[in-house]
Amino acid sequence: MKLSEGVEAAIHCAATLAGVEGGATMPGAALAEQFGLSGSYLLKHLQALTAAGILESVPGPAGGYRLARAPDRISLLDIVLAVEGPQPAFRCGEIRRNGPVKLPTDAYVKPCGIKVAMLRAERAYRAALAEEKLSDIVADFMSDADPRSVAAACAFAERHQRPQKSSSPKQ
Amino acid sequence: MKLSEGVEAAIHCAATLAGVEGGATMPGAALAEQFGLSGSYLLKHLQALTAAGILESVPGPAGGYRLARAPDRISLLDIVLAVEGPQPAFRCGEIRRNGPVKLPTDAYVKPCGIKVAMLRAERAYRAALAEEKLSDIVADFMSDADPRSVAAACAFAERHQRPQKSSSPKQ
DNA sequence: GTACATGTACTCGGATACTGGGTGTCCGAGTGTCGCCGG
DNA sequence: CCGGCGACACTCGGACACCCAGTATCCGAGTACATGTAC
Repeated sequence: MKLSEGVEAAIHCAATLAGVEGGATMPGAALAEQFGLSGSYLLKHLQALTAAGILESVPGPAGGYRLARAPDRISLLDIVLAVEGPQPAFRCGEIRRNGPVKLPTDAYVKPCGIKVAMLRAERAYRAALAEEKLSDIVADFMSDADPRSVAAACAFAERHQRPQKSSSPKQ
Repeated sequence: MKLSEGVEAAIHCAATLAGVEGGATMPGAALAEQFGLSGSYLLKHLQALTAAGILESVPGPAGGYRLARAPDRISLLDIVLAVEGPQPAFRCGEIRRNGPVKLPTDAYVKPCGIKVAMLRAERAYRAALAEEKLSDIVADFMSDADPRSVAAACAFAERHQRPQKSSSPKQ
Protein backbone atom coordinates (compact mmCIF):
# COMPACT_ATOMS: atom_id res chain seq x y z
CA MET A 1 0.00 0.00 0.00
CA LYS A 2 2.24 2.71 -1.24
CA LEU A 3 1.63 5.25 -3.96
CA SER A 4 4.55 6.21 -6.13
CA GLU A 5 6.20 9.56 -5.64
CA GLY A 6 5.09 10.63 -9.08
CA VAL A 7 1.52 10.98 -7.84
CA GLU A 8 2.42 13.92 -5.68
CA ALA A 9 4.30 15.59 -8.51
CA ALA A 10 1.48 14.94 -10.96
CA ILE A 11 -1.14 16.49 -8.69
CA HIS A 12 1.00 19.52 -7.99
CA CYS A 13 1.59 20.00 -11.70
CA ALA A 14 -2.07 19.65 -12.50
CA ALA A 15 -2.94 22.17 -9.80
CA THR A 16 -0.37 24.57 -11.18
CA LEU A 17 -1.69 24.16 -14.70
CA ALA A 18 -5.17 24.90 -13.38
CA GLY A 19 -3.88 28.37 -12.57
CA VAL A 20 -2.95 29.34 -16.12
CA GLU A 21 -5.39 30.96 -18.53
CA GLY A 22 -7.53 29.04 -20.95
CA GLY A 23 -5.38 28.13 -23.90
CA ALA A 24 -2.00 28.99 -22.47
CA THR A 25 0.58 26.27 -21.91
CA MET A 26 3.51 25.78 -19.57
CA PRO A 27 6.64 23.83 -20.45
CA GLY A 28 7.45 20.72 -18.48
CA ALA A 29 10.83 22.16 -17.62
CA ALA A 30 9.17 25.08 -15.83
CA LEU A 31 6.99 22.72 -13.81
CA ALA A 32 10.04 20.69 -12.89
CA GLU A 33 11.84 23.79 -11.72
CA GLN A 34 8.80 24.85 -9.70
CA PHE A 35 9.07 21.70 -7.61
CA GLY A 36 12.80 21.07 -7.75
CA LEU A 37 12.45 17.92 -9.82
CA SER A 38 14.35 16.55 -12.75
CA GLY A 39 12.67 17.77 -15.89
CA SER A 40 13.45 14.62 -17.80
CA TYR A 41 11.83 12.52 -15.15
CA LEU A 42 8.76 14.64 -14.61
CA LEU A 43 7.97 14.30 -18.31
CA LYS A 44 7.34 10.65 -17.75
CA HIS A 45 4.41 11.41 -15.50
CA LEU A 46 3.18 14.31 -17.59
CA GLN A 47 3.11 11.93 -20.53
CA ALA A 48 1.00 9.53 -18.48
CA LEU A 49 -1.43 12.34 -17.71
CA THR A 50 -1.49 13.28 -21.38
CA ALA A 51 -2.15 9.69 -22.43
CA ALA A 52 -5.04 9.59 -19.96
CA GLY A 53 -6.59 12.67 -21.49
CA ILE A 54 -6.07 14.87 -18.45
CA LEU A 55 -3.44 17.09 -20.05
CA GLU A 56 -2.79 18.22 -23.60
CA SER A 57 0.69 18.67 -24.97
CA VAL A 58 1.74 21.24 -27.56
CA PRO A 59 5.05 20.62 -29.28
CA GLY A 60 7.50 23.15 -30.56
CA PRO A 61 8.66 26.47 -29.14
CA ALA A 62 6.04 28.22 -27.03
CA GLY A 63 4.67 24.72 -26.49
CA GLY A 64 4.10 22.87 -23.25
CA TYR A 65 1.24 21.34 -21.31
CA ARG A 66 -2.21 22.51 -20.33
CA LEU A 67 -5.31 20.94 -18.83
CA ALA A 68 -7.43 19.07 -21.32
CA ARG A 69 -10.67 19.97 -19.54
CA ALA A 70 -11.99 22.21 -16.78
CA PRO A 71 -10.51 21.66 -13.30
CA ASP A 72 -13.92 20.86 -11.84
CA ARG A 73 -14.07 17.88 -14.17
CA ILE A 74 -10.73 16.51 -13.04
CA SER A 75 -10.63 14.49 -9.83
CA LEU A 76 -7.70 13.20 -7.86
CA LEU A 77 -8.86 9.73 -8.85
CA ASP A 78 -8.26 10.55 -12.50
CA ILE A 79 -4.71 11.63 -11.75
CA VAL A 80 -3.93 8.71 -9.47
CA LEU A 81 -5.24 6.19 -11.97
CA ALA A 82 -3.32 7.85 -14.79
CA VAL A 83 -0.03 7.62 -12.92
CA GLU A 84 -0.47 4.34 -11.07
CA GLY A 85 -2.46 2.46 -13.63
CA PRO A 86 -6.10 1.40 -13.48
CA GLN A 87 -5.65 -2.00 -11.90
CA PRO A 88 -6.81 -2.27 -8.27
CA ALA A 89 -4.31 -2.18 -5.44
CA PHE A 90 -5.32 -5.59 -4.15
CA ARG A 91 -4.40 -8.33 -6.56
CA CYS A 92 -6.07 -11.66 -5.89
CA GLY A 93 -3.68 -14.45 -6.81
CA GLU A 94 -6.35 -17.08 -6.21
CA ILE A 95 -4.06 -18.79 -3.75
CA ARG A 96 -7.09 -20.58 -2.38
CA ARG A 97 -6.74 -22.95 -5.33
CA ASN A 98 -3.08 -23.67 -4.74
CA GLY A 99 -3.58 -26.10 -1.89
CA PRO A 100 -2.68 -29.79 -2.08
CA VAL A 101 -6.36 -30.72 -2.32
CA LYS A 102 -7.28 -30.24 -5.95
CA LEU A 103 -10.96 -29.43 -6.32
CA PRO A 104 -12.62 -29.23 -9.73
CA THR A 105 -12.65 -25.81 -11.31
CA ASP A 106 -16.38 -25.38 -10.92
CA ALA A 107 -15.90 -25.34 -7.13
CA TYR A 108 -14.45 -21.86 -7.51
CA VAL A 109 -17.17 -20.15 -9.53
CA LYS A 110 -18.04 -18.03 -6.51
CA PRO A 111 -15.49 -15.22 -6.20
CA CYS A 112 -13.07 -15.27 -3.32
CA GLY A 113 -14.74 -13.58 -0.35
CA ILE A 114 -11.51 -11.90 0.63
CA LYS A 115 -11.16 -10.39 -2.79
CA VAL A 116 -14.71 -9.13 -2.66
CA ALA A 117 -14.16 -7.50 0.72
CA MET A 118 -10.89 -5.88 -0.31
CA LEU A 119 -12.29 -4.53 -3.54
CA ARG A 120 -15.34 -3.22 -1.72
CA ALA A 121 -13.09 -1.19 0.55
CA GLU A 122 -11.09 -0.05 -2.43
CA ARG A 123 -14.23 1.16 -4.14
CA ALA A 124 -14.82 3.38 -1.12
CA TYR A 125 -11.30 4.75 -1.54
CA ARG A 126 -11.80 5.51 -5.18
CA ALA A 127 -15.17 7.08 -4.55
CA ALA A 128 -13.57 9.38 -1.99
CA LEU A 129 -10.79 10.25 -4.42
CA ALA A 130 -13.33 10.96 -7.14
CA GLU A 131 -14.99 13.51 -4.85
CA GLU A 132 -11.77 15.49 -4.55
CA LYS A 133 -11.91 17.80 -7.55
CA LEU A 134 -8.90 19.67 -8.76
CA SER A 135 -10.92 22.89 -8.70
CA ASP A 136 -11.52 22.46 -4.96
CA ILE A 137 -7.82 21.91 -4.35
CA VAL A 138 -7.00 25.12 -6.16
CA ALA A 139 -9.80 27.09 -4.52
CA ASP A 140 -8.74 25.98 -1.05
CA PHE A 141 -5.19 26.89 -1.83
CA MET A 142 -6.15 30.35 -3.01
CA SER A 143 -8.26 31.09 0.04
CA ASP A 144 -6.56 29.22 2.86
CA ALA A 145 -2.87 29.03 2.06
CA ASP A 146 -0.33 31.60 3.13
CA PRO A 147 -0.64 34.76 0.98
CA ARG A 148 3.07 34.77 0.24
CA SER A 149 2.85 31.26 -1.09
CA VAL A 150 -0.14 32.12 -3.24
CA ALA A 151 1.58 35.20 -4.60
CA ALA A 152 4.71 33.24 -5.43
CA ALA A 153 2.69 30.57 -7.23
CA CYS A 154 0.76 33.15 -9.26
CA ALA A 155 3.92 35.03 -10.16
CA PHE A 156 5.56 31.85 -11.29
CA ALA A 157 2.56 30.86 -13.39
CA GLU A 158 2.38 34.32 -14.92
CA ARG A 159 6.03 34.23 -15.78
CA HIS A 160 6.14 30.83 -17.42
CA GLN A 161 2.83 30.46 -19.20
CA ARG A 162 2.99 30.83 -22.96
CA PRO A 163 -0.26 31.95 -24.57
CA GLN A 164 -1.19 30.01 -27.68
CA LYS A 165 -1.88 32.33 -30.57
CA SER A 166 -3.71 29.82 -32.70
CA SER A 167 -6.06 28.18 -30.21
CA SER A 168 -6.80 31.06 -27.86
CA PRO A 169 -9.18 33.57 -29.52
CA LYS A 170 -7.48 36.52 -27.85
CA GLN A 171 -7.72 35.61 -24.17
CA MET B 1 -1.02 2.09 -5.36
CA LYS B 2 -0.25 -1.55 -5.05
CA LEU B 3 -0.53 -3.79 -2.04
CA SER B 4 2.11 -6.43 -1.58
CA GLU B 5 1.27 -10.04 -2.28
CA GLY B 6 1.78 -10.90 1.35
CA VAL B 7 -1.48 -9.19 2.23
CA GLU B 8 -3.50 -11.80 0.42
CA ALA B 9 -1.59 -14.61 2.12
CA ALA B 10 -1.90 -12.98 5.52
CA ILE B 11 -5.65 -12.60 5.24
CA HIS B 12 -6.12 -16.16 4.05
CA CYS B 13 -4.01 -17.43 6.93
CA ALA B 14 -5.92 -15.38 9.45
CA ALA B 15 -9.20 -16.65 8.04
CA THR B 16 -7.93 -20.22 8.27
CA LEU B 17 -6.81 -19.72 11.85
CA ALA B 18 -10.24 -18.35 12.67
CA GLY B 19 -11.58 -21.81 11.89
CA VAL B 20 -9.57 -23.67 14.54
CA GLU B 21 -10.80 -24.15 18.09
CA GLY B 22 -10.00 -21.76 20.90
CA GLY B 23 -6.56 -22.59 22.16
CA ALA B 24 -5.42 -24.81 19.33
CA THR B 25 -2.56 -23.76 17.08
CA MET B 26 -1.53 -24.48 13.51
CA PRO B 27 2.06 -24.57 12.30
CA GLY B 28 3.14 -22.08 9.72
CA ALA B 29 4.29 -24.90 7.48
CA ALA B 30 0.73 -26.23 7.32
CA LEU B 31 -0.61 -22.82 6.36
CA ALA B 32 2.03 -22.54 3.68
CA GLU B 33 1.06 -25.93 2.27
CA GLN B 34 -2.60 -24.94 2.33
CA PHE B 35 -1.91 -22.10 -0.10
CA GLY B 36 1.03 -23.52 -2.02
CA LEU B 37 3.49 -21.00 -0.63
CA SER B 38 7.03 -21.27 0.62
CA GLY B 39 6.88 -21.89 4.35
CA SER B 40 10.01 -19.93 5.02
CA TYR B 41 8.58 -16.93 3.28
CA LEU B 42 5.12 -17.06 4.77
CA LEU B 43 6.70 -16.92 8.23
CA LYS B 44 7.85 -13.42 7.46
CA HIS B 45 4.29 -12.20 7.22
CA LEU B 46 3.07 -14.32 10.09
CA GLN B 47 5.75 -12.72 12.21
CA ALA B 48 4.47 -9.31 11.19
CA LEU B 49 0.97 -10.31 12.26
CA THR B 50 2.37 -11.62 15.54
CA ALA B 51 4.29 -8.42 16.16
CA ALA B 52 1.09 -6.47 15.57
CA GLY B 53 -0.74 -8.50 18.20
CA ILE B 54 -3.10 -10.18 15.73
CA LEU B 55 -1.62 -13.65 16.07
CA GLU B 56 0.10 -15.48 18.88
CA SER B 57 2.97 -17.84 18.30
CA VAL B 58 3.71 -20.92 20.37
CA PRO B 59 7.22 -22.31 20.02
CA GLY B 60 8.35 -25.89 20.25
CA PRO B 61 6.73 -29.10 19.05
CA ALA B 62 2.94 -28.95 18.89
CA GLY B 63 3.44 -25.22 18.54
CA GLY B 64 2.26 -22.90 15.81
CA TYR B 65 0.08 -19.82 15.39
CA ARG B 66 -3.38 -18.90 16.57
CA LEU B 67 -5.49 -15.76 16.67
CA ALA B 68 -4.67 -13.47 19.55
CA ARG B 69 -8.27 -12.32 19.88
CA ALA B 70 -11.76 -13.12 18.62
CA PRO B 71 -12.28 -12.88 14.84
CA ASP B 72 -14.97 -10.24 15.27
CA ARG B 73 -12.34 -7.98 16.80
CA ILE B 74 -9.94 -8.39 13.88
CA SER B 75 -10.51 -6.23 10.82
CA LEU B 76 -8.88 -6.34 7.44
CA LEU B 77 -7.38 -2.97 8.29
CA ASP B 78 -5.50 -4.53 11.17
CA ILE B 79 -4.01 -7.13 8.88
CA VAL B 80 -3.18 -4.73 6.07
CA LEU B 81 -1.47 -2.32 8.44
CA ALA B 82 0.46 -5.15 10.06
CA VAL B 83 1.84 -6.35 6.75
CA GLU B 84 2.24 -3.07 4.89
CA GLY B 85 3.19 -0.86 7.80
CA PRO B 86 1.18 1.92 9.38
CA GLN B 87 2.40 4.81 7.26
CA PRO B 88 -0.18 6.15 4.81
CA ALA B 89 0.01 5.25 1.13
CA PHE B 90 0.39 8.85 0.05
CA ARG B 91 3.67 10.31 1.16
CA CYS B 92 3.90 14.07 0.96
CA GLY B 93 7.44 15.04 0.09
CA GLU B 94 6.65 18.75 0.59
CA ILE B 95 7.81 19.41 -2.93
CA ARG B 96 5.92 22.67 -2.77
CA ARG B 97 8.92 24.02 -0.85
CA ASN B 98 11.49 22.86 -3.37
CA GLY B 99 10.94 25.64 -5.85
CA PRO B 100 13.56 28.25 -6.73
CA VAL B 101 11.65 30.85 -4.73
CA LYS B 102 12.66 30.32 -1.14
CA LEU B 103 9.92 31.46 1.23
CA PRO B 104 10.48 31.55 4.99
CA THR B 105 9.50 28.41 6.83
CA ASP B 106 6.54 30.02 8.54
CA ALA B 107 4.88 30.40 5.15
CA TYR B 108 4.26 26.65 5.19
CA VAL B 109 2.60 26.25 8.56
CA LYS B 110 -0.67 25.43 6.82
CA PRO B 111 -0.53 21.82 5.66
CA CYS B 112 -0.36 21.10 1.96
CA GLY B 113 -3.91 21.01 0.61
CA ILE B 114 -3.09 18.11 -1.65
CA LYS B 115 -1.84 16.10 1.27
CA VAL B 116 -4.98 16.87 3.21
CA ALA B 117 -7.19 15.77 0.34
CA MET B 118 -5.26 12.57 -0.27
CA LEU B 119 -5.22 11.61 3.38
CA ARG B 120 -8.92 12.37 3.67
CA ALA B 121 -9.61 9.87 0.89
CA GLU B 122 -7.28 7.41 2.50
CA ARG B 123 -9.13 7.71 5.78
CA ALA B 124 -12.25 6.62 3.92
CA TYR B 125 -10.35 3.62 2.64
CA ARG B 126 -9.17 2.66 6.09
CA ALA B 127 -12.60 3.15 7.56
CA ALA B 128 -14.02 0.80 4.95
CA LEU B 129 -11.30 -1.74 5.68
CA ALA B 130 -11.96 -1.46 9.40
CA GLU B 131 -15.58 -2.40 8.76
CA GLU B 132 -14.57 -5.67 7.16
CA LYS B 133 -14.27 -8.02 10.12
CA LEU B 134 -12.54 -11.32 9.86
CA SER B 135 -15.59 -13.00 11.40
CA ASP B 136 -17.72 -11.76 8.50
CA ILE B 137 -15.26 -13.09 5.98
CA VAL B 138 -15.37 -16.51 7.60
CA ALA B 139 -19.14 -16.49 8.02
CA ASP B 140 -19.69 -15.56 4.39
CA PHE B 141 -17.30 -18.28 3.32
CA MET B 142 -19.10 -20.89 5.41
CA SER B 143 -22.52 -19.97 4.08
CA ASP B 144 -21.91 -18.83 0.52
CA ALA B 145 -18.87 -20.69 -0.77
CA ASP B 146 -19.01 -24.00 -2.57
CA PRO B 147 -19.72 -26.84 -0.08
CA ARG B 148 -16.80 -28.86 -1.39
CA SER B 149 -14.45 -25.97 -0.74
CA VAL B 150 -15.81 -25.49 2.76
CA ALA B 151 -15.50 -29.20 3.50
CA ALA B 152 -11.92 -29.27 2.26
CA ALA B 153 -11.00 -26.26 4.36
CA CYS B 154 -12.58 -27.74 7.50
CA ALA B 155 -10.88 -31.09 6.93
CA PHE B 156 -7.56 -29.39 6.52
CA ALA B 157 -8.00 -27.36 9.67
CA GLU B 158 -9.09 -30.42 11.63
CA ARG B 159 -6.09 -32.34 10.43
CA HIS B 160 -3.43 -29.78 11.19
CA GLN B 161 -4.57 -28.03 14.33
CA ARG B 162 -2.67 -29.00 17.46
CA PRO B 163 -4.63 -28.55 20.69
CA GLN B 164 -2.67 -26.88 23.45
CA LYS B 165 -2.82 -28.94 26.60
CA SER B 166 -1.76 -26.16 28.94
CA SER B 167 -3.84 -23.23 27.73
CA SER B 168 -7.02 -24.97 26.60
CA PRO B 169 -9.02 -26.19 29.62
CA LYS B 170 -10.21 -29.30 27.78
CA GLN B 171 -11.88 -27.75 24.75
C1' DG C 1 10.05 45.49 -50.34
C1' DT C 2 8.17 40.90 -50.29
C1' DA C 3 8.03 35.91 -50.40
C1' DC C 4 10.33 31.70 -49.96
C1' DA C 5 13.79 28.50 -48.35
C1' DT C 6 16.81 27.31 -44.73
C1' DG C 7 18.84 27.03 -40.18
C1' DT C 8 18.18 27.20 -35.34
C1' DA C 9 16.24 26.77 -30.82
C1' DC C 10 12.84 25.08 -28.21
C1' DT C 11 9.49 21.61 -27.08
C1' DC C 12 7.76 16.77 -26.28
C1' DG C 13 8.53 11.70 -26.82
C1' DG C 14 10.61 7.19 -26.27
C1' DA C 15 14.49 4.18 -25.12
C1' DT C 16 18.09 3.18 -21.81
C1' DA C 17 20.75 2.48 -16.89
C1' DC C 18 20.36 2.52 -11.74
C1' DT C 19 18.28 1.62 -7.20
C1' DG C 20 15.27 0.28 -3.20
C1' DG C 21 11.47 -2.48 -1.50
C1' DG C 22 9.47 -6.76 -1.96
C1' DT C 23 10.19 -11.54 -2.72
C1' DG C 24 12.35 -15.78 -1.73
C1' DT C 25 15.62 -18.71 0.82
C1' DC C 26 18.67 -20.22 4.26
C1' DC C 27 20.54 -21.21 8.87
C1' DG C 28 20.30 -20.47 13.96
C1' DA C 29 17.71 -20.13 18.73
C1' DG C 30 14.26 -21.90 21.74
C1' DT C 31 11.11 -25.37 23.65
C1' DG C 32 8.47 -29.54 24.62
C1' DT C 33 8.76 -34.50 24.18
C1' DC C 34 10.64 -38.97 24.22
C1' DG C 35 13.94 -42.25 25.67
C1' DC C 36 17.56 -43.71 28.80
C1' DC C 37 19.83 -44.24 33.05
C1' DG C 38 20.25 -44.27 37.98
C1' DG C 39 18.08 -44.83 42.35
C1' DC D 1 8.95 -49.28 39.61
C1' DC D 2 9.76 -44.23 39.79
C1' DG D 3 12.26 -39.88 39.21
C1' DG D 4 15.80 -37.23 37.02
C1' DC D 5 18.70 -36.29 33.11
C1' DG D 6 20.00 -35.86 28.38
C1' DA D 7 19.36 -36.01 23.36
C1' DC D 8 16.21 -35.20 19.76
C1' DA D 9 12.72 -33.27 16.76
C1' DC D 10 9.83 -29.76 15.86
C1' DT D 11 8.68 -25.02 16.04
C1' DC D 12 9.48 -19.96 15.42
C1' DG D 13 12.86 -16.14 14.71
C1' DG D 14 16.24 -13.38 12.38
C1' DA D 15 19.82 -12.70 8.75
C1' DC D 16 21.21 -13.14 3.96
C1' DA D 17 20.68 -13.16 -1.66
C1' DC D 18 17.65 -12.18 -5.81
C1' DC D 19 14.37 -9.59 -8.80
C1' DC D 20 11.23 -6.38 -10.54
C1' DA D 21 8.76 -1.87 -10.38
C1' DG D 22 9.88 2.66 -9.71
C1' DT D 23 13.41 6.17 -10.19
C1' DA D 24 16.55 8.86 -12.77
C1' DT D 25 18.81 10.10 -17.06
C1' DC D 26 20.00 10.67 -21.82
C1' DC D 27 19.40 11.24 -26.76
C1' DG D 28 16.28 11.59 -30.80
C1' DA D 29 11.88 13.43 -33.44
C1' DG D 30 8.96 17.23 -34.43
C1' DT D 31 7.50 22.06 -34.75
C1' DA D 32 7.45 27.16 -34.84
C1' DC D 33 10.19 31.06 -35.23
C1' DA D 34 13.98 33.92 -36.97
C1' DT D 35 17.10 34.84 -40.46
C1' DG D 36 19.14 35.24 -44.98
C1' DT D 37 18.55 35.31 -49.89
C1' DA D 38 16.34 35.57 -54.39
C1' DC D 39 12.94 37.86 -57.02
